Amino acid sequence: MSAKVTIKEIAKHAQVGTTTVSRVLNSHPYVSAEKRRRVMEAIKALDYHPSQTARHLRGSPSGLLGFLTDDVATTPYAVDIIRGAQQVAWEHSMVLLVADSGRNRQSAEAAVDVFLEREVEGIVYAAMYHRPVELPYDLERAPTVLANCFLEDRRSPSVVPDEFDGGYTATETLLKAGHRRIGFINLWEARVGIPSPMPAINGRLRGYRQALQDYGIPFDAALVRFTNQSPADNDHHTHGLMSLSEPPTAIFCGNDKVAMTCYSALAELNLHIPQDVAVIGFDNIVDIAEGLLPALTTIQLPHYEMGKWAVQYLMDSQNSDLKPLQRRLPCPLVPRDSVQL
Amino acid sequence: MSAKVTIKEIAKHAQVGTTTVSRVLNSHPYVSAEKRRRVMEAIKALDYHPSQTARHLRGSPSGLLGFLTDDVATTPYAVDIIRGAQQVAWEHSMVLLVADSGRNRQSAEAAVDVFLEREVEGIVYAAMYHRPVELPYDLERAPTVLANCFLEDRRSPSVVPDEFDGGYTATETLLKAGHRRIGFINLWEARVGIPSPMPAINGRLRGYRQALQDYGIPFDAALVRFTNQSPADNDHHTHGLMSLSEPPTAIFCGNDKVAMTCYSALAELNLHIPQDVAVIGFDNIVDIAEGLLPALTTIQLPHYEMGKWAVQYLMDSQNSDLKPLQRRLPCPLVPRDSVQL
DNA sequence: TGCCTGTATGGTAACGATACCATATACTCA
DNA sequence: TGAGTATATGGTATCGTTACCATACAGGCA
Repeated sequence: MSAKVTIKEIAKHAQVGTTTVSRVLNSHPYVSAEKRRRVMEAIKALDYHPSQTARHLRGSPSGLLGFLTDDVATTPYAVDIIRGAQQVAWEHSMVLLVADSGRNRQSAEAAVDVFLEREVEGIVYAAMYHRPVELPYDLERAPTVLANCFLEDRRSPSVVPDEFDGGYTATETLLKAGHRRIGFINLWEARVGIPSPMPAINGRLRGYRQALQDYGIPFDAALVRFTNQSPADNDHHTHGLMSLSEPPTAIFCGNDKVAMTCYSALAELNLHIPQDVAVIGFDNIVDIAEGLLPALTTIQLPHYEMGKWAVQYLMDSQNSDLKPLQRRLPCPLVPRDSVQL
Repeated sequence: MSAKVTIKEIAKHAQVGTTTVSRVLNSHPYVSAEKRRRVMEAIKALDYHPSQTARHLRGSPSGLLGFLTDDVATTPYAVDIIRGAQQVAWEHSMVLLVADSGRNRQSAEAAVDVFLEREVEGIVYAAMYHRPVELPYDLERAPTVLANCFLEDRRSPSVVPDEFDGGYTATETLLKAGHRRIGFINLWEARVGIPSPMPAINGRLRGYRQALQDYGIPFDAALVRFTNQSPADNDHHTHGLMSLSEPPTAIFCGNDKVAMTCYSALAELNLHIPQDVAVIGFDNIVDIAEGLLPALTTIQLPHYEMGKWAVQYLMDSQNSDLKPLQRRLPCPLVPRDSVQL
């Protein structure tokens, strides 16, 4: 409410020139201790706050980063990307300007216009689930990093989950626990309009196969199933796996929701987790994983880390001119009680 | 990358004065059609974008809103508050500046300082779960609206879920379905450092009691239980309810996680949902609610709407001087298959 | 004809902070 | 002693935009 206080008033109050005030504010040399004291005092007394706007107009960097999302929330934790981004931005004294592209190219471009009008120093474009995207704006417009998504032509830097690593880790965890027949209920993306194969589906499958190979276990196609993610289908595939002539002793579920259905299907069959069958999930939806009994061992998507990485890259590339980098971040294991070690 | 284009260059290119360019930009009268055309053309040709910074310095409002969160994520969907806020802000051509207060009063104040340095026109302070808070900064500093939280002394406007309404709706849904003995596994907040009773717990209980009363059903304390939210405790209370001499035919669970455990406990007892026992949850954690079989009927917390309301209020109060308003938003029913109508 | 009003146009002073330049004093050293 | 340097200080142009003021011309009307 109070009318804004400017350096002029500080100068008057402290009986110095505006230049001296500015020097104190920016801790430049050549200010006597006495005047510095008077200025500090005036700043306190008048509750002065420097105007970023004026600073920026004069030529300082804006201290702003644009964060654009495509808003399609599948995994609730995908928003951790923004938390990670905010965290690193904060450490670099930058602030995040957020906007939703809202699925519509036009409003996405409008959002970028808004960012540009405020001269953001970079833009993070984040997808809510891992997929290839087309950028809704011209890359030349501002330094851009993609998080949880990528351009088919890899023209710009991006950071995504290492789905292969996740699939490998999940499988290896079961292998290390002694399992030799491991079922895999992978996801099957029925969504329309999604271009080409989902990285999650292929990557995890490749990880699964590689882990088996590394442990000298032959791949058995009968153990791999694809669910459309409906509870009915999840249930169907669990029963399918367990009624094989040689049923698995462990099941790797494409996500925690699948694991949830898997739990009840196994309960129906009177099989106990983890004694009779071990189960491992994916996504670490805490509400699910900790709510299940026994608590679900699962794999975590590095949302927070991707947000951090994206902003960090933006900061680093301001100085040096790095070439567009594609980064895969590991998906760590979150051990709980559904796999017996 | 391109050096920034200013109105001066537009003026030169269009062979007019800067004033005329400004007039075109702000659609002021008194510009000939011919010059207007030339200016428009120059803007296109040089890809000119006006500088918000300069505009703001000159006196226009900043077009910025601060969004401050306390970061304690309990319900993953609480972030919908930010989506709602962003939505309304966008409609008013404003942009959101986001920061995490990070649980620490000092960094929260620093965040507010950052907001103020950029002259935000208002601040939304959002909590990740419904609770009383103490504001980490002086309210005088900027118009503030609290979302999903409130000050004990109601000194500032706030918007929260109507927990009473949610409890009432849940109970009434079961009553309408013909149930007369309704168990309630309410939450019990074990968190340390939380001041006084959680609004969710009391409000929902009051709603439960009111609904019973409105339907002429006497309150039976044996039907109400409190869980510390661990799966074991959830399980314990479900069994407790079902082993009453006169067990309930429906259970109202304090949240979807409780409902999840409830499902398995009922399955163990060989009871079917919704035929033998109806179940209703709270929170609408979609991954859980749609993952359960049958899909869980539950109550939705109005996160998105609270975000919208908060920003809308900020916009409205800029003109008229409303007095601090405490707003409760209803918690709507999300009907699925766990209650038979 | 002379005056008023409506239209059209551009020059220039702000907005708040900073960088550059000019100036001033106090030392140091040859 | 005089020149040179380090320290201290303030005036002012500047960033990009808009508001205000001044100016100019056309037409309408008494």
